[in-house]
Amino acid sequence: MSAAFNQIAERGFEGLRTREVAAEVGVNIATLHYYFPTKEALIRGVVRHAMDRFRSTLSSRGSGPIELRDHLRAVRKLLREEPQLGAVMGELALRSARDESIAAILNETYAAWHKTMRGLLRRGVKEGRLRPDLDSEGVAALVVATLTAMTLPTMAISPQTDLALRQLERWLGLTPSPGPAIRPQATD
Amino acid sequence: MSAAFNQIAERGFEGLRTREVAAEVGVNIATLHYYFPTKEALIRGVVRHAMDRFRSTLSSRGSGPIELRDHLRAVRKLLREEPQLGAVMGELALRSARDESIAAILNETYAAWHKTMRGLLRRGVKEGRLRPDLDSEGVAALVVATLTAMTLPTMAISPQTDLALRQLERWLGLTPSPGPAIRPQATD
Amino acid sequence: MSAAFNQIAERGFEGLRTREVAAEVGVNIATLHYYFPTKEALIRGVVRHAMDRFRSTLSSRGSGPIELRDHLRAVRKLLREEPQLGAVMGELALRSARDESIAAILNETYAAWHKTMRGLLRRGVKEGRLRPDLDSEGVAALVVATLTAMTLPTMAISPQTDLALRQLERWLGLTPSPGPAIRPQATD
Amino acid sequence: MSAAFNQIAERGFEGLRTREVAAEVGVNIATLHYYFPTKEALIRGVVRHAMDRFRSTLSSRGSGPIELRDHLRAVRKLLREEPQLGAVMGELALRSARDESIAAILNETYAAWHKTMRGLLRRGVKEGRLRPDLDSEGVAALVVATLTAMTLPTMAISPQTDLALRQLERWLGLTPSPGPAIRPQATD
DNA sequence: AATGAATGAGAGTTCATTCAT
DNA sequence: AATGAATGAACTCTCATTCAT
Repeated sequence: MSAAFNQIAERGFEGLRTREVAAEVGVNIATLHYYFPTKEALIRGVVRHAMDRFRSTLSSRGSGPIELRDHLRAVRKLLREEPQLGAVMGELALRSARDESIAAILNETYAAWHKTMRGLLRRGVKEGRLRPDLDSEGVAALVVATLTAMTLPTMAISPQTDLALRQLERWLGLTPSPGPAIRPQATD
Repeated sequence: MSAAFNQIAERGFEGLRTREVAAEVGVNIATLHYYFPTKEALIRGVVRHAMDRFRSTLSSRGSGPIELRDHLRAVRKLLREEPQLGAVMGELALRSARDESIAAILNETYAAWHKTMRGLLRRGVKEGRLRPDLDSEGVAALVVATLTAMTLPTMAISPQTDLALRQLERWLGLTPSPGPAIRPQATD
Repeated sequence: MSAAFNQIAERGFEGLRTREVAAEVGVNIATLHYYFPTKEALIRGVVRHAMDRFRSTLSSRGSGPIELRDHLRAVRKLLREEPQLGAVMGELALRSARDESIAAILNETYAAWHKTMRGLLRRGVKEGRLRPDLDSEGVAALVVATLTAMTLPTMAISPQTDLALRQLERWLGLTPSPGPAIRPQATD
Repeated sequence: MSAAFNQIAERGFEGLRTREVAAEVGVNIATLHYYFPTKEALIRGVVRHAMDRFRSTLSSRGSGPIELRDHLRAVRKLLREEPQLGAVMGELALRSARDESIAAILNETYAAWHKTMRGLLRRGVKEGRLRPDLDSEGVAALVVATLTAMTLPTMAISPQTDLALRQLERWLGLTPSPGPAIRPQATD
């Protein structure tokens, strides 16, 4: 499964070859088919694998707005250091248009992400570290969308990606530096 | 080229079959090869086709901040009404990781987009319709990233996508409704 | 026809492409088909072309044994300087196994060659320049066979080919140098 | 390999079709590709096969000049009874002009043949069964050339081929009939 | 649980030939 | 007399899958 994951990350679904996967693991193709009767089954396995890996990063454990900033940075870091995960997420996103089961899983994942995000934002508001009039629903959607874009190879590498994230942080009033968290936004 | 475009939109690069393309146009495969000696050549043609179609939408012709809002909405509308374009853009984004020539074209397109965006923002600031301290560079990056995310099927359909866009408009002070353009942001 | 001849010499029948032939001449394929309705027709043209070129070399015009030696050397020279002719002859020889019309023409050519050869030998014997007991029939066959072998690329280049020819000359008593025509063989 | 050999013998390289080969063996084309990943690989296999078959005939094991005569006849017999071998050798000879690897193998084979021949001749001279002044180098070259010519279909069938061989034997003093081995040559 | 061998369905590509002009 | 465009048939090669062991 992990080998298939790597293959997809490297060559896309388009270039996924069961033989290659088997070879990478060092077993015969027939053996691979013994465990994954069909290529589809293997792919489903990969999807689970990828989702687990992705979600585990999303489950933050800090508290409050600092945690929110950390979350943004953690995702950014993850995608930068492990571009494979982003690549596979991108592949899945595209494939979801043709494969309902993937679409379902992906939507679920995004919904969970959105919810986590919204929770973080609400807590930030409640604890007074974020502007009280912040629409946690809308902001969560924007953040998720921005982070999702980074999944794509073109964006992942682009230097402007960091600018976009920084802007998000600024608007949220998360900029680390001087002054209270909210001020920067006020004069922005 | 247009037929190939549709095929890619529908089935992805993974499912692009020259025979299907030829059939859709109603010609023999050999005829297709007469015009596009190789599948690669056909793909390059599709890329050009897609880019032309995409860029033509990005070149706004209004003026000032209203134009900016229009731009956001135009892109949103385009991607909603013509999901094929988004799908192909997504496919290209993924493929760009493995195909330098596509990566080059895509980067160029994104750079142009970013520049257009930044221009719109600067004009808005200069004409006083946007906050003077707005970092046009960062905001442009954020907007492009957000719109790019909508390219992906999952996002394209999601209802939260609109929330994200609305939030962007709110932060930019573009919300149509009551009050001056800048106010909403202040009380947001 | 000449272009096709060159193509066959260069790439063999296996690599003969009507498009290439047309391209070499600088006309459209359709034009080629206008003159040679089918590839077979073109090939038949090439066969004629090759045979004419080959026979013209075989028709000796000297007299007696000196002429015989000259003939051997002329053929050797021809095949060395124009390997294309040899190559095509070889291709035809092979194809003759599958193409009766080529077989017929080739056999005719070889028969003519054999006859010419035999005539030269007989004259040489009659004029006392060749051993009286020489079997012109057998020797002619041997000479033709030897020369034919040179048609093949491997042989054409090989340095041993010249040794073979020299040996023939020696046995025939044709060695240029001093002494009567017959002696060399005796002391060989 | 043997099936491919037959196909080449029958239809030439020009007519070698992997599907036909597979069909002749009674397996699927994919199975053929399992053993010979590419057509080129199959051809290389055929070359080896043909060479083995050819060389095994050339390695004589008798002794002296009788063996020489036997060798000539053995080759003649082989080519007459198994025209396929000759046909393939001819095809290889032609292809060698375009395929260095084949050229190398073929040259090697011919060199070995020449060497064998020369050895036979020298032994014959040493044992007094061949004229002492015989140029084993040149004669070997001539014999190989003559036998090579027989490889070609046209020659293989021609009745004159036997005349050529007989003439060779006569000049060598190998004619079976009456008198000492050398005499015939003396009065020839 | 594992494998070498085999396979069917199809992929992209090639090529001699034809057709309309 | 000449051509661009079109085509059918065929070719090599690929790949997920299956089978016998």
